[in-house]
Amino acid sequence: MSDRDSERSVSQTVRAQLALRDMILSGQMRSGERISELQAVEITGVSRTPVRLALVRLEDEGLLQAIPSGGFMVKAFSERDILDSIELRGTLEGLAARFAAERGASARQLEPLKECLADIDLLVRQDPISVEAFSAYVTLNARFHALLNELSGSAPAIRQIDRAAAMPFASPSAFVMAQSALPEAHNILLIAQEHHRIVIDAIENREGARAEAIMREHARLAVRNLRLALRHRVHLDLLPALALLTSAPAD
Amino acid sequence: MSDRDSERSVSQTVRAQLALRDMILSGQMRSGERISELQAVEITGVSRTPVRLALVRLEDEGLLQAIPSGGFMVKAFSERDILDSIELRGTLEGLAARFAAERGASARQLEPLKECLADIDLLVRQDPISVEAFSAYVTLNARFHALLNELSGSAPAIRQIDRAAAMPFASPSAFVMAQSALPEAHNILLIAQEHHRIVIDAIENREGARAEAIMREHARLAVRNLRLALRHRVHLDLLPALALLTSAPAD
DNA sequence: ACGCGCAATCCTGTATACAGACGGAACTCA
DNA sequence: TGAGTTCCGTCTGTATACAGGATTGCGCGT
Repeated sequence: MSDRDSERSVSQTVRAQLALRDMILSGQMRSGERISELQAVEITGVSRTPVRLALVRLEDEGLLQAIPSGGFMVKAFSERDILDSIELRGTLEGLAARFAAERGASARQLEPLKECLADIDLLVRQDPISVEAFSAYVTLNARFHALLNELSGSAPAIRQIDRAAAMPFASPSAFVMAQSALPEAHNILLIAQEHHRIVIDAIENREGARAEAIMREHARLAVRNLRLALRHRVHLDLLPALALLTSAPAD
Repeated sequence: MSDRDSERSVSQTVRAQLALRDMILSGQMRSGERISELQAVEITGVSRTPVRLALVRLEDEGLLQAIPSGGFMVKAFSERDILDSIELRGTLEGLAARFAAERGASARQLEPLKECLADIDLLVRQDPISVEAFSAYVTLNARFHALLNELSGSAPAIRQIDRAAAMPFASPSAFVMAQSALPEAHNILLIAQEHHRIVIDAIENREGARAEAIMREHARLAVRNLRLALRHRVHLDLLPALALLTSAPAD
């Protein structure tokens, strides 16, 4: 076994899982393609046992599909599947926000969320938003959503949200980098940030229905982004996972 | 597939998974208890490899929790966790019902659902409902919910619903057998059936919001049932999975 | 008597060997 | 020439062997 320390700290199973997931999401495997264990062994450099574990986990994650006769294949997604996954995430995040609002959040609990909001404000106020700013936005946006979900105080809800966000393109930040090449980019980020502001306000005032509704609408920004990205398919290299789509999407 | 054939035809992994799940849900393992692989090997009679696969699947299912230092333990659930899981299922089933309503369901698609509804009607019209009728209700109710979810036409939604329903007590029929010993049993079944009727009506008329709202409320019947079951804890043998609750719930 | 350390034992994670099954290709017969 | 059958190769599912590490219990020292 190699002595590279950084790779040594995590288990072989996790390493294989990460490698295979990257490979799938970066579009290096065609959807529907059978993924043989020996092939995965060659790719990841670990033995069959952890590879098999990783494959099982990726199946549960939703990226692979079990073949009845045995083994796994890369799952194919229709455009409908992706839109539904986004709606699912929005619905679940809406539930989490409603939980947070109904159960009440103390000022101390809201503080990190407000800090995060302010940090994002600094980014979106730039007029031509730099590529680095987009990249920073991805990080802060993920942090904002994570904090918000935690505010629900519901481990089962967080679990289901993470699960939903693991689907291709269903994550809150899935399209941000693709946006960076679109003229509408700035507006979309401004609107998204307005949603962030509203959900905090709603939670603060214990307006459960409002918090839920705005998070649903917030997720639907991703639908708009997906449509935009499909229309300007020149930016396909920014969304390599588009290769997982079954049919060529209509314009 | 029949159960007896499956014991021979189904893989060792699935067999181990079923055996362990039964063991956990029947309360034969205390929550928090470490579940050793060798122990699981003795229980299931299969080798360590399929046992490990089964443990990983059960972790993804939410019944087990990975221990940082390695291995798995039986997950502990708070009463809040269970209530949240029920709300999650209701929210997701509501989404599925809304999808069905918004996207439209043909008369042919609705037919099996209406048949199922009629079959349940025959059961709940009996005045003292027999224990066999309760048992039949469980089957038909599961069928009704499965048909309803399929009507959404959304594989991702069905996936998430199944996941949510796998949590202890979150399944649509989790409390039915416990109800059979309660005086309120008949009323609850009548109300549940009324919900079933309404959701079909809403879908037929493409009333998405109504379909969603009624399914959310429908799930909340389970909350009421849980509270009732906890109050009359004499029927604890009908709900063996109560052993998975962390603290003794307050009356 | 109590705390710390060491050692032994068990356990997990990983690798590999083996058997059964599925699929594909080639050959034979009509 | 086409279809069916048989054989071979490959792959999955399962079992087991091995090594590193964690935990527990005991003994020793303070």
